[in-house]
Amino acid sequence: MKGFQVTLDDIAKKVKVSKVTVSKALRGHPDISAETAKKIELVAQNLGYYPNFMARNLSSMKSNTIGVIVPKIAHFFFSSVIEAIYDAAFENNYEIILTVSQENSERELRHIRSLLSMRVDGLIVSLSEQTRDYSIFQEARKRGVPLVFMDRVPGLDGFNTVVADDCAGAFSATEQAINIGYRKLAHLAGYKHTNIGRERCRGFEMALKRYGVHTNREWIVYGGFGEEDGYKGFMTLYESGRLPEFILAVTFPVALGVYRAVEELGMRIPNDIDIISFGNSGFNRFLAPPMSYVDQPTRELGRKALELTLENIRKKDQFVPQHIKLPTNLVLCKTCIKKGTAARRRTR
Amino acid sequence: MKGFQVTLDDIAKKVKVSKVTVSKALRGHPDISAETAKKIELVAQNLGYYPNFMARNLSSMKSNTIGVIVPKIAHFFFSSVIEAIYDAAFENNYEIILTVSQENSERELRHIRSLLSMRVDGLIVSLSEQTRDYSIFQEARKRGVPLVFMDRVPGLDGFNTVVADDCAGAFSATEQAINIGYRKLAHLAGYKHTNIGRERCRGFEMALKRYGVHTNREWIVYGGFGEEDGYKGFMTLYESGRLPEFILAVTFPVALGVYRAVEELGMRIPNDIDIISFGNSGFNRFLAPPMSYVDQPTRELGRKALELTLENIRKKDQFVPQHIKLPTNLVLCKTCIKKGTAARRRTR
DNA sequence: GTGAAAGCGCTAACAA
DNA sequence: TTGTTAGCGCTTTCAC
Repeated sequence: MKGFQVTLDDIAKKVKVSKVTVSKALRGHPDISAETAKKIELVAQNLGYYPNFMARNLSSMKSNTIGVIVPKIAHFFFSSVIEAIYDAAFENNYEIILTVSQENSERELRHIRSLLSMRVDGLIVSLSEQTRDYSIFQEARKRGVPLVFMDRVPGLDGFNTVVADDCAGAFSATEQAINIGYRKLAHLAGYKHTNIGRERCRGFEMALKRYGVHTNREWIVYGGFGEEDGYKGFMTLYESGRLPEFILAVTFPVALGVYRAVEELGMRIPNDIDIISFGNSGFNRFLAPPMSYVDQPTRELGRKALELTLENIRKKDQFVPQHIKLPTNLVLCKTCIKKGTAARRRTR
Repeated sequence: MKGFQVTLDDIAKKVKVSKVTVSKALRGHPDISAETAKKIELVAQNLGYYPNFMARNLSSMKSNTIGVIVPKIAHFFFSSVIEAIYDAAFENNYEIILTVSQENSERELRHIRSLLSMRVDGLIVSLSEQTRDYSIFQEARKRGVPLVFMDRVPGLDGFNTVVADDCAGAFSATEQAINIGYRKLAHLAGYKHTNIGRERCRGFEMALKRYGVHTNREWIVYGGFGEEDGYKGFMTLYESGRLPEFILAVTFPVALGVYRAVEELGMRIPNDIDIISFGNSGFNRFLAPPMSYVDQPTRELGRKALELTLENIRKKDQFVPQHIKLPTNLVLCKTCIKKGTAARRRTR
């Protein structure tokens, strides 16, 4: 094992300088003369030297590494955000250590402990659905680890957050539905204990109030954020016997669940029931019909979260929590662009 | 900075033992009496002690960490594989350090260097499209770092590989097309310099040969693995004036590109042109029509790759390269289940 | 411009 | 059962 590792000393001996000189030369420290540096680099190359990050980090007390925890990877939203985080980190010469909670708060906790143990320079967190206990984050703060919450943020003061403007996005989608004449609006609202569920629901309700549209308590259906939840949610609406004209789906998977349920019931979108989804997936244009959606700035979320973390690392002492809210954008495709025929029939 | 870190020594002083005792106790070493251990754990907890992995790893010469490099994240195939790798690593108490090449070989190289510098205990690699120079992998081997290639593997001897049975999968899809009566078969084949492109094409050609079906050189269209490539590929076929009856798409995105092109041309799947895709996306059932596909064992690929890496780490000395080929599975939905009407017309 | 000394926090080997 | 001694490979003073 020992023989395999080329160390600074090995190079030092070969060039006949001290290992300090080698260390400096390899990091481009201005102390070292161009000549010596050149010689050292050559030898390092020949020997196949790779700096040992663990040793480097241990002695310099920083890791050049940012820890990330997200609830899921194999989902369009998160994989897209993650990719943006990686790209931004790459540009800034930082390494990412990504972990996945699988929406499980215990697993989340364990991962965060690991990341702290790895002495990451900063932390980007998107909470699991389950998370209720935030003490680990207080702990991280106490230890001086810059922390940025992204998308799934806690209702806590004093932490950085980067989110999309969920409320405004839901508002504009709902507004669109009202503008084209719908008056019976439902919302498959996901979990109300998460910020995204709450905010989107708030946007939905704000629009109703703003336009004086009355809604039915039963038309706000809570559940989860997955396809199955969308399916069940629609079935609940259907079985209640009072179908709305329009549904705002809290996530794209939820909307897919609605598509599935609608198809099974032999109904048609947008004629029998119209819909807009919060978020999309790149596949949207292949849906029948392609769905209108609130576009989430996934890449910007990732990039901003990383940049904010970096900024915090650099100015650790003068920390002031920032709350970044990125705009969403309503994209109209083939749903909710004119009032459905069945709806027309019904409301007449 | 210094004050924030709780070290073994801090605990040792408080409990009035040596730091070695603390170290052992915290790692559950049998040397230490239950009583002392209990005391130590309590104090560690109170002080908010987090082991410093960098220090631990440096002195133990292992990192409990596996480096992974993939070409992409925001793709169904890879995000699904990655998630499986994470799950398997979690179960085995390993950390994953994931990096993304974005299909760029320079970036790939830089990441691998980083991972080696981090002294990962093992490496899982899925090559970028561009990669032609494999010397870094020879280098890794020389340094004794267990290495497993996954899905995108090099044509190199002496390395572990974990792949899906691309050839057999393509064969069975093609066979299906032949069985239901098609004789004009095309293949949008992706890059021929990658193993997956080559193997899938080989399966396609094997089936043709086996059933004595003659194909047209122009009906094997090379390109890339993305949606745009599928779109262009189909347009190429279309413009040639000799449309096939059936297309085997080398990836799901390529198939989507075909769907798009077909729709734009006002044609219909499966009547005017039939198709099977290699791989799917969980979204397939929402396509119009839902596409038949060769199911790739994404989760098994990830899991196997991790397990093989672990096995290699454990038995480093007795290394024998393994080549694992996981079975694929043809899933029939609404395409290529009976001969299309237009096709029938044409071949009569 | 270069290097000696000290130490980062931890673990492994060996003594007591 | 516990502790002593020596590093792991690197960086950071601070002298020369």
